[in-house]
Amino acid sequence: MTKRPSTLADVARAAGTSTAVVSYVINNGPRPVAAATRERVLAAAAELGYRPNRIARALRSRSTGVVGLVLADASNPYFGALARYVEQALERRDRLTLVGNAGYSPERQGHLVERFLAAQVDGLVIVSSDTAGDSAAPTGVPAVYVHHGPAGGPAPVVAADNRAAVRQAVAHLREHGHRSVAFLAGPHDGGPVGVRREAWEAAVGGDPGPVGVRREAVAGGEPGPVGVRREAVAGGEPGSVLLRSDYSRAAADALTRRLIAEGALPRALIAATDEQAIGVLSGAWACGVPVPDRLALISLDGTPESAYTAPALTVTEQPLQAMAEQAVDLLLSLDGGAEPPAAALVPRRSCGCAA
Amino acid sequence: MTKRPSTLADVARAAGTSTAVVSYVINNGPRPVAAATRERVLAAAAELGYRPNRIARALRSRSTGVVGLVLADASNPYFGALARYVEQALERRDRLTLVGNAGYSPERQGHLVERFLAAQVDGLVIVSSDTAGDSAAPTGVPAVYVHHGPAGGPAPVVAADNRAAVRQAVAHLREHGHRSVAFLAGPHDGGPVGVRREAWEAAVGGDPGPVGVRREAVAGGEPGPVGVRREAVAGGEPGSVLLRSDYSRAAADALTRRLIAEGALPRALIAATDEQAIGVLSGAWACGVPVPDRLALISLDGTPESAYTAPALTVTEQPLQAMAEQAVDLLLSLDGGAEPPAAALVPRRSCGCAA
DNA sequence: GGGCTCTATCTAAACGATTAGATGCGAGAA
DNA sequence: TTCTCGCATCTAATCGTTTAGATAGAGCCC
Repeated sequence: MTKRPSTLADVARAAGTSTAVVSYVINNGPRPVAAATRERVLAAAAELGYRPNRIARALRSRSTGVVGLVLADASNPYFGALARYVEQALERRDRLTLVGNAGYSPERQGHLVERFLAAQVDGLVIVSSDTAGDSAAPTGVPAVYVHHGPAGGPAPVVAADNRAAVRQAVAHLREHGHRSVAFLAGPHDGGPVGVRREAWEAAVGGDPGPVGVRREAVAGGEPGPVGVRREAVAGGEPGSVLLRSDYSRAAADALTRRLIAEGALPRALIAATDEQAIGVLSGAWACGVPVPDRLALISLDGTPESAYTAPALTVTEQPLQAMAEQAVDLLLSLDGGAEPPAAALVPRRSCGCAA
Repeated sequence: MTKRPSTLADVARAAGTSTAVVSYVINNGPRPVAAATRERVLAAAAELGYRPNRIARALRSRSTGVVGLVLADASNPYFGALARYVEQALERRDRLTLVGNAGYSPERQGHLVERFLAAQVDGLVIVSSDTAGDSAAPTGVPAVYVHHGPAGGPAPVVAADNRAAVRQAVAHLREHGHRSVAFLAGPHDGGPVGVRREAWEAAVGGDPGPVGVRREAVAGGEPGPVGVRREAVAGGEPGSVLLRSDYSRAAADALTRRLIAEGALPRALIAATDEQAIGVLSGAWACGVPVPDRLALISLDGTPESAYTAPALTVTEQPLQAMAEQAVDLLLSLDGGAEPPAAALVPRRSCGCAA
């Protein structure tokens, strides 16, 4: 016999007052309550194990204290870590977090937003993947995009300075003596990875504008035979090739094996994401190609796992926690200061630095 | 001028009916509605962009359609992947997921449960870490534990057959010719890792009961000097030592380096978790110790990332998705069948199998 | 003592949906 | 014609809070 949870009315009855007084006590309400009464109410509440019903409160006060967090995929460590920090920041501000994985699909992202709105969330944090398209900003509640989002819209977008990160990475590889620096981008441009690619082109000497023909090495998620083509970026030094693969480890692993088989592996490479860098490491290891001796590698995410690969990845570390904090501050109109701290280069082994 | 979202009453007014009829239409309600009226209502609802307020619905019907998911830490890939699958399973059953990270702390776990109960969740999925203690099953709503939980309580516990997994791992290393198989456990016994450790002791020949003195190698999270002690398990063959470290990559990495420095590295090792295995790999790589040639390694989680380490980890793969599905089915009283499928051995490179 | 101001408290109307019971009406049965 | 049945619909109570407005006393001043 599980008994019905007790309500404000139960407490009021037990304390011999009205529900209003109980409410005032519970919330340090808008009106004062005599000390003696307050004691009685508190005692009765404790006695009955009273727990305020947030649903009823939300209905009345039009604020649920719940924020919706839309992600591409929490099992991707980059998004997973971001999600964790966002949840932490919200918890600290006494908000609850409703999560949903959109699985890189714009429709599912829209669908999730709809469901969250129906649940009357107070706000939305959207960690949009670049594949999710620039869905129109959701109406009705405040929203913040993290990592990537529609520029110029009403909703702020919180993202680190990707250009600076890339410049640092290129400069670091040059310090190790590499004149050519290849870049492993995503399957298509757009989103933060697109920005990173542009920054790389600029750093490496190519004209970032619409230059002449440029052929690329491509690997899809499928392990089937995919033609590998590459060529120097127009204006760049030979060897500074643009590579592409899906964002999965599998795809980057497959691409790496293929490049090795063809003798086309660059000497220095910047991977747009940790997932891809880990795939490259995996492929190189399997083929017996030593990193960093034969391939110097830098990755641009800097998720926690990048520190424990073999060899440890040199990364430009995205300030994920700072980004999450700022996003939450902006959402709750606490104003999150200016730009989040820039990504910082963390030299480890994979670029050629000593262990 | 953002206009107030429209309500049932608005739709009723527009359609020239009462709110009851609108409700019946929206829910294919408990009573039928004339076809013509239904059309008018639907048209009005579409016109006004009506979206039912789930909060109000929840208040009246005492069911929110929201399930609380309590985790230790979503940024740990094992828990992260589990969380993703749980969310997916709930989404499929048309439920929303409220998440919270307890950060391995029993108090915070209890605190989260309290907050979720206040939010009137319909149920709780608790992915408890073994450090979280056996908190009393929360009252009032159905709950399911995943990975680890209080045995014998009213709440079911969904976990894979860890013993079988360990037996497979030991057997596989024996097939590779290793007579001794060491085990890297967590900082203390209890939880699934405790079960795994016991199963290893049994498989390796030691008495699983309270045997005589057994000294162990220990490494904390701190990189400071920690004494390393080890000895054969009573009754086991020499070399089948029990090692311990925190569940972090850092701790396992540090332990590995220390063992190597002392010349005390085993030839074959089973790591209780992927995180630890990755730390071992990292430490071994840094010291130039080749895996699997000098150290054969099997890990017991089988998270997605285990496939792309260098070398790829041989694992016994926990059926995370099946566990999540079953937990959700149990929670929603759909009955999730019997035990989840056992963990399956996935041979990769780190144990000594060919690539 | 009557008229004030304060303070502490109570009453009751929201919030937006669900749903049992009441109502109205046309068709068929007697 | 009158009664009954069934259908479509309406009315209104309800879920548990919040909070504005009403009320009741106490203390104070003239």
